[in-house]
Amino acid sequence: MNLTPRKQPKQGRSRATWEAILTAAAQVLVAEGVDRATTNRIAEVAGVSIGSLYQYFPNKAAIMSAIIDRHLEDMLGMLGRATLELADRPLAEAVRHYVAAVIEVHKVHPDLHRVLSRQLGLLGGDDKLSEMSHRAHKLVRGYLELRRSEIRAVDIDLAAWILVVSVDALIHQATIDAPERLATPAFAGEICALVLRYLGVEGA
Amino acid sequence: MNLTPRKQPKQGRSRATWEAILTAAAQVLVAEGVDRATTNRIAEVAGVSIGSLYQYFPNKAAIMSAIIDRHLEDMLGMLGRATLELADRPLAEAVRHYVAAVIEVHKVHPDLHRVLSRQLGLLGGDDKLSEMSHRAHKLVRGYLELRRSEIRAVDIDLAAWILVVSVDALIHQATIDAPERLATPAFAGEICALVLRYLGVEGA
DNA sequence: TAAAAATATGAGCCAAAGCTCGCATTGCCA
DNA sequence: TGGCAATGCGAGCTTTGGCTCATATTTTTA
Repeated sequence: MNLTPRKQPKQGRSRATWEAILTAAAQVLVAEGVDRATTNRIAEVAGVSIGSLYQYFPNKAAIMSAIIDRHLEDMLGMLGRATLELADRPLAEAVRHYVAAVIEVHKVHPDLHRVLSRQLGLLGGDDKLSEMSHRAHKLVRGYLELRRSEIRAVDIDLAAWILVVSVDALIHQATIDAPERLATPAFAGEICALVLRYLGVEGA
Repeated sequence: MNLTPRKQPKQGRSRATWEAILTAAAQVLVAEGVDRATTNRIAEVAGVSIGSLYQYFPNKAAIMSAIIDRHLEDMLGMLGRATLELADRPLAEAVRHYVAAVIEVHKVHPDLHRVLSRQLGLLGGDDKLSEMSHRAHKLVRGYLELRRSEIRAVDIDLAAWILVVSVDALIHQATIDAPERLATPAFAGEICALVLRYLGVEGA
């Protein structure tokens, strides 16, 4: 199925329409649930006719795909920026920064994130998510290899995988069923402890 | 919406029909995906008429609910049995057993598990899953409290939550995108290391 | 300013899927 | 063996929601 947008907006007005559709789609998804997120409802909330909607997106899946893309790109962009200069920093500090970055990333649109993560399969975002976690895995593995001498001897690839999955799962899960925890320093602290102790870093 | 089965089977034959429907539903879900899992298709695969299907389930959601219930009960039952006598064992051994149990649990119907976990929202199994993880949390917290003297000083409730979420996420994720890892002793070993080192247990 | 291009509209088409209902068949019991 | 209850059947009703298309409006261009 074709998921690419149907036309590139040439005038400002159509660009606005395009934005309105995506915004409305995300809003309906969050506020009314996947079931209510029909193309007609999205068009209505966007203040746009159903015909216009289909001038920009070839089908409903393309809308969902665009939302997922944008959301994941947002997250990955933030994470990438936050971890750019990590290589130079000492381990404990790098871990703190990484954990903080993942927490920040989950604070952007937590409600949209919750809906999307529960419905990724339905909305066809599985492969995108797995590609994203793959990128994170490579990032962390690269870093651990640089610091190999400072951590206990382990299978670096496996260790990186374990850390990426754990950290993301903990923060993701907290976002979903205990958002108030996200803000507490104890929470971030314990995740750092989990990581540093696993790696065998002293004084964690 | 009513999700309870419509009638209790009185004769052996109807019991078989009921089983056939649930089995077929799980099979279609796994082999053909959620989209193809229509009530008509399920009835067809079950070798049963659509009319019969609706004699046992008031609606499609009830079928999905029954599958989720059965699957989660299976998992929770296994986990419960496997962790019954954990309290007496030393920490390192208890952790090994717990991790092994969670791995075993994920080996039962990994394919069904994958589909269900990706579609829980759609199929209405969110609350059931969260109740299950809540039970696991209580289980682990109770155990940690018994062993409080042997672990480093931490917020026991938070620690239990972190461990339950991490261990489950790691094994769950491995089930989904690296099933071959599940069998390796190194995998289980590293998860145990993660847990024991976090708790500050010596010699892990 | 007039034609052409871009954009917007929304009634309604159509396929898909959940589900019903009247009838057929099978099994149980006196 | 006759009759009643339980179970099984499947054509098709109904709703829903994705999507089209003929037409209208706005903007650009020459």
